[in-house]
Amino acid sequence: MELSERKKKILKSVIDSYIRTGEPVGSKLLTGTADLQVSSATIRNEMSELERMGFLEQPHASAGRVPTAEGYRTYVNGLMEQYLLSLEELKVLNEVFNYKVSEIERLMESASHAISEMTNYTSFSVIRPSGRNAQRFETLYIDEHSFLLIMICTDGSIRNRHVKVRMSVDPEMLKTVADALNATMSGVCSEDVTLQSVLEFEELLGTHSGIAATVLRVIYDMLNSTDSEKVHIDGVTKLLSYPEFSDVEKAKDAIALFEDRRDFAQKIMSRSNDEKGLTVHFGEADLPDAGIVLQPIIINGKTVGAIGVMGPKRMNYKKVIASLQYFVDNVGKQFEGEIKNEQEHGKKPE
Amino acid sequence: MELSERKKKILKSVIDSYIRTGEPVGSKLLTGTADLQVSSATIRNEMSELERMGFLEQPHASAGRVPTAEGYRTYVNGLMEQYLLSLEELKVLNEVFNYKVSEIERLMESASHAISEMTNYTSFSVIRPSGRNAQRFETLYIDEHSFLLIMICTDGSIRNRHVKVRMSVDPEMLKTVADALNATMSGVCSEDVTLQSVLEFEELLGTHSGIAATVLRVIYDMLNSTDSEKVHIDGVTKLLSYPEFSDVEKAKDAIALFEDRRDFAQKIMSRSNDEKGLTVHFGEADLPDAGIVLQPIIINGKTVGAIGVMGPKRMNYKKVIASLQYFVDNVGKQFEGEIKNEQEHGKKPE
DNA sequence: TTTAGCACTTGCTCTCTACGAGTGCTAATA
DNA sequence: TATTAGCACTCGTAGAGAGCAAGTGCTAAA
Repeated sequence: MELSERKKKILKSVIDSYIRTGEPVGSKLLTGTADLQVSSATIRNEMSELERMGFLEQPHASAGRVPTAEGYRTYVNGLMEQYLLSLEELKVLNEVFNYKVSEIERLMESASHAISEMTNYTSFSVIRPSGRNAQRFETLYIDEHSFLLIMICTDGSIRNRHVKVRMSVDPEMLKTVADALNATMSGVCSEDVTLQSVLEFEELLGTHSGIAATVLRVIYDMLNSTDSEKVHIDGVTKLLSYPEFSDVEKAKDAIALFEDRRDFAQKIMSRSNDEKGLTVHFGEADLPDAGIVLQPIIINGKTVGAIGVMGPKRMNYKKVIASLQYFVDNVGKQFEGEIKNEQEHGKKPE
Repeated sequence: MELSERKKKILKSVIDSYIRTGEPVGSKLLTGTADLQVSSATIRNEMSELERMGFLEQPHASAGRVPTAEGYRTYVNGLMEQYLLSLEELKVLNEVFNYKVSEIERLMESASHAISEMTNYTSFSVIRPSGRNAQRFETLYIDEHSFLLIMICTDGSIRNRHVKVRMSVDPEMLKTVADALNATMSGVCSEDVTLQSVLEFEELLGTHSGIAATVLRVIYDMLNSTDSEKVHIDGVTKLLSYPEFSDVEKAKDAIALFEDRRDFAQKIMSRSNDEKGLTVHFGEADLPDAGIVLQPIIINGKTVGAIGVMGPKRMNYKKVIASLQYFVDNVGKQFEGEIKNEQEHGKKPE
């Protein structure tokens, strides 16, 4: 069922207008618009057909039309024109990159903040947790009663804890601890820790075995510390400015999505994992009036996280998509083959 | 202006009832209550006087009475009876402690979650950032192209970054780097880094000076990384269930408080720093309908953070205060002189 | 195929009324 | 003198009805 040019024009106009005003769009309103040189009656007929085809719907009999999810989808997939970020907007987005932050986490947080401000919707970023198998352990002497226990994981990520103990420690003893750990615990994940490995570890410590329990406890904690998804959310209250959420119940539903961050992250990641590019979701997740634009962040072929925007279903997709795309393009440039641009990074701190 | 026993009783009954129902309390409603063996007319007279004294007010002429901030204050400061946590509730709170987490941060997060669930209000925890003067630096070899750069701060806190470089590194070279850093950068905070120290540092690196820029950049980042307050917030949506926030604008104001976490943390800490114990705030911070109960967490004499509850001004202070107090008492037991209970900690991971 | 015209539907806003809750005051009572 | 019953009064709320505006679908003419 291909749409005629005129139907496309009308659908686009309806959605553009609805996005702008939030009011159902009537036939009369469109007569003035754009290059539609037909009367309201004609438009009415077309709209009625668009309704029959599932692109539009009426909130009630005597109201104008409102896009359906299907309508939005076709709009996003081709009807809408491209949004050109203004110089102002580019400046804001570039600032995120200029203030060179080394970690992608921070970078995404700033971007998310900037995008939320720019678009006036809620924006979020999620960083996927990395695996948690210990590969190697190191210890570092801090002072007589404390040391740093460092765990290097198989995926290259690093975790550490500052361990405080009553007995006194010294660098040499700590070396023994690290060696013993590496001999017995390397490669384990939380479930792999067996009684045997524990006993072996204690044995290897020899005279220092008094510290074993504390160390084991810390390691257990580190392995288990569900190095959870890192979630940042920006501009939640912005949602509440839109009439879609002016009912507290609706507002509650929307905000509840962000309430449990871990849960939210998992939802987001499960939608991002298989995707290579930007996706748009209309009225999902018990939020019939919300839309979500989701952009996975892929670095060196791995999906490391996602950044996205949530707004009313009638949000300004053009602008949101343009912003997210601009961000992800540049994040790619900055992080792909991270090691290469050491020189560039190497500016003096001012 | 001392309150007569009967006035106290009436004030208490009014507030109890208002907290329970959220409805303005009329004189008739109280006749049945408690040990008030007087007619509604008498109560009416008393209430009218309580209003004149500033403890009660009327939303409008023909409505019942509602407590003022002053009314709540006297209520909290003595009128209300103590709340006894139920076995159920104690169990929930104890679970927080039983699942021994080493870091206070996590502990407070769990507690905040538990308290939010128990009370059905929003609960939050804030951990104060620690100072950020570098005291000592360490490096740790990870692999040929990366190492861990560790910064030990004057207050004993530790920060580190995983640094990736293009050139190849080895443990010995990293030792040189650490030594050079310690010689030139020890004791600095972000503003202290001078051109001179940078030059000195580069000189000390000798043949390895190629790495200087990267290292400096990371250190600059670490020093500046506003190791911000760690904020956890739980149950924001719960607020929206109360009629006080059924208006979206009010809801927005309430939620906005939590929007900028750093800002929120600072507000909270500025209210907690000088306090030794629990404080209650009624209708502050542009939130005329909200109440906040704040409990600073003090360990070894230092205010390390705070935990609190925000609810409608007519929240169940008894219960909230009891829960917070129970938590803080036990946190004290667990963390005061942390090092002492090494044995106790030393249970085997199961 | 398009358009003008018109009857019809529906939600919204305004006004009016009735009602109920609660008060303050007055006069009677213990 | 403190308390109470009684009553007029105030005010907010809920509901009914009227009028209005927006927008539709249908019909008949261009």
